[in-house]
Amino acid sequence: MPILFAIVGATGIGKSRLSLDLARHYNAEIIGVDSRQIYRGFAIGTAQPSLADMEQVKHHMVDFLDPAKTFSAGEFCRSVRELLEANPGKNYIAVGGTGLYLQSLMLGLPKIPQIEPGVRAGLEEKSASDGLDSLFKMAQDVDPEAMEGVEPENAQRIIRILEVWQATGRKLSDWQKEREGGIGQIPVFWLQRSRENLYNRINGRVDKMMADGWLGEVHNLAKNVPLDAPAWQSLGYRELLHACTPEQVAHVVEEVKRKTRNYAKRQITWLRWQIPSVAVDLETLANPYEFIVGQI
RNA sequence: GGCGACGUACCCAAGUUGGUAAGGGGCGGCUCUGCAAAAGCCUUAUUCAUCAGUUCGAGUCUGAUCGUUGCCU
Repeated sequence: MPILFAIVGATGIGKSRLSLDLARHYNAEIIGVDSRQIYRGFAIGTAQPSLADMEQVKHHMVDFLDPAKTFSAGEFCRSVRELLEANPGKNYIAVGGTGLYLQSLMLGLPKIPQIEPGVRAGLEEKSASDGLDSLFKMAQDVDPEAMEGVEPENAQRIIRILEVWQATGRKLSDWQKEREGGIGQIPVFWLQRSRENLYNRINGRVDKMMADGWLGEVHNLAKNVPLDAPAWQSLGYRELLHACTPEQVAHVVEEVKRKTRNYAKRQITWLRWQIPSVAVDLETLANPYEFIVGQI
């Protein structure tokens, strides 16, 4: 079993420190399960592990991707599987907050072929001209099963359903019945804290990012990375780049704190229902590290 | 002390000629299968500073009280 276990939890909960200790204990390398820390150079604002940390313990799937490239759960799975196959003797620990990536890795993904972007572009055009409502009706005709519970406002999922249908001639719901390539369930430890403490940590961490020179990072990146690159979607980057006055910067900082809190809440909802895990309460547990070691 | 304005949910805020409390944010909950730091959904005032009055009916009218605020002496 090349991946020993996974450490998950909301952003800012304290995954990195703990997982570093665990990696040393098991002589393991870390696989980052985070859809934002992947981009090269987007370090401070996405809370990538520090250079010192990455020197101590080898990290994968962190700080490696061209910021102009898009990434997806599927590519994440493929890359991790390649890594595992190439290094059967090594120990790994998966660490991160992107639940979908971890779930896809364990359970596998439907083998839907890569769809060329033109299909989606066409659908988006149609949505703009005829209205999303017409796509909603189309999708319901084509694949009622996949449309279950999808609200008429949810463009992302409606378009995905139509895109798969148009490009492959098969329904998304059919594809989804055949998941492939999962590595199987591994033990998952879910790090938790009280909501109040978590939010305080998040607020504090954003302040620390600013103190660590996030603003400088943003402006440096802007010199080399095209502004339409996907990496700029990471929370706060674009907003910070466009903030000119100190007042605007302060406003963005508050907004980033809020949005990060909102994000953490969504992560918690996801983890609560989507991934079976062992809860690790960092506030009541005397020694979380020992606890996890004891469970393995 | 005099004159005036205002007082609606945790915050901002609409409320038309009195007819039975918009909207936004936040908080909380949820959905989730290749953009997931995404996308979307639900919830949040039996009550409008307080008390009394007019009225079939008052956040909307009247009076008093309390509070905030502006101008004047």
